[in-house]
Amino acid sequence: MEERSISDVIEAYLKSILGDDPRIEIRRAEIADHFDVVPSQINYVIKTRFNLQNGYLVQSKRGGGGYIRIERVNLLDDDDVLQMLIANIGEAISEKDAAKIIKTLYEEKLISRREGDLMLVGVAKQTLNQANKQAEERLRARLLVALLTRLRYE
Amino acid sequence: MEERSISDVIEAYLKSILGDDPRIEIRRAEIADHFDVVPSQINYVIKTRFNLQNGYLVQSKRGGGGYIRIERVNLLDDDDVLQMLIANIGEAISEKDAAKIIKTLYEEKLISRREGDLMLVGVAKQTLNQANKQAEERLRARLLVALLTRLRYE
DNA sequence: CCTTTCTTGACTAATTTTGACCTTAATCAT
DNA sequence: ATGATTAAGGTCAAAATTAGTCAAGAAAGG
Repeated sequence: MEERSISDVIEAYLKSILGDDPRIEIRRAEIADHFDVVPSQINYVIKTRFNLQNGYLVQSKRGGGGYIRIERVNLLDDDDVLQMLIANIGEAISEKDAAKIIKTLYEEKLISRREGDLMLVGVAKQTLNQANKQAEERLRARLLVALLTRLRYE
Repeated sequence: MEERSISDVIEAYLKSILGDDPRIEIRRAEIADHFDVVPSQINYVIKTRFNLQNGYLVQSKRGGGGYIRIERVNLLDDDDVLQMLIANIGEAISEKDAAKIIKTLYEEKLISRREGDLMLVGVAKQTLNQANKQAEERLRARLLVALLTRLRYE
């Protein structure tokens, strides 16, 4: 691997300390200091190289004892199915169509009955309770996409 | 649990002495002294980590013989607590408080890990994506109440 | 060139730590 | 009994400690 930029070096470093651990926790300032870069460069590296598409989940906390946690996740085998479903949802979706998708998830055994029921409650018109139909359908789409995205990994 | 800050350490300590006991009584000054922090830090730890949303009930008494009593509440054989939790959510709730509740549901085994993860995704700020904070917190409250209500009646 | 990626830094946000000041309850002296 | 003293715990906000965002400028690739 040829490291052209310091970002590449930092990426390689983080991956090396990840090693066999499923997750690591770093202090942003410490890493930045170690490579003599500004702290926000760490955010850049994480944003461009440790996102879900690349199989990583990142969480962080500010304040005293703050940290950035990087976790490697396994993307599922049927990731394609989920990505297709997500692509099909688009910007807005009706309650009926959402229910169809949830039903598909259940039939494909991607979710349990109970998970499906909870999702149905979540996307219900009454729950979202938006001012107009358009807002409601957009919100429902965001919610559904977020849920499907979460299903993409274990 | 990784203890990064002294607050985390105190949290872990209190949970460890809680052990199997349903409740403990501590003297604030004593704990503060033990960890060499100011007494009000104990209040901070309790406020942020031992509230109802976290599955704890706290009572205290001032003056001579004063104490702070921390009690773990049981969601399983106490439908009242679930009701209290729902009532506590009210009209609006922050993402952090919602997350605490969901975590409690998981710890009390009312929901599975995956169900909890999906719920967390649903109530996330990014998912709801409302115009202003108030709208966001109201929507989140409706969503969470709908989900909890569903759990109550299944 | 032109576009994309990287680097920097000023400004912002979240969380923890600390301390000054307040309230409540028990005990003691009269 | 009553008022003073002592012994808890409570509140709140400032200061300290982390991390996040965003946009401008620099560098690298095509």
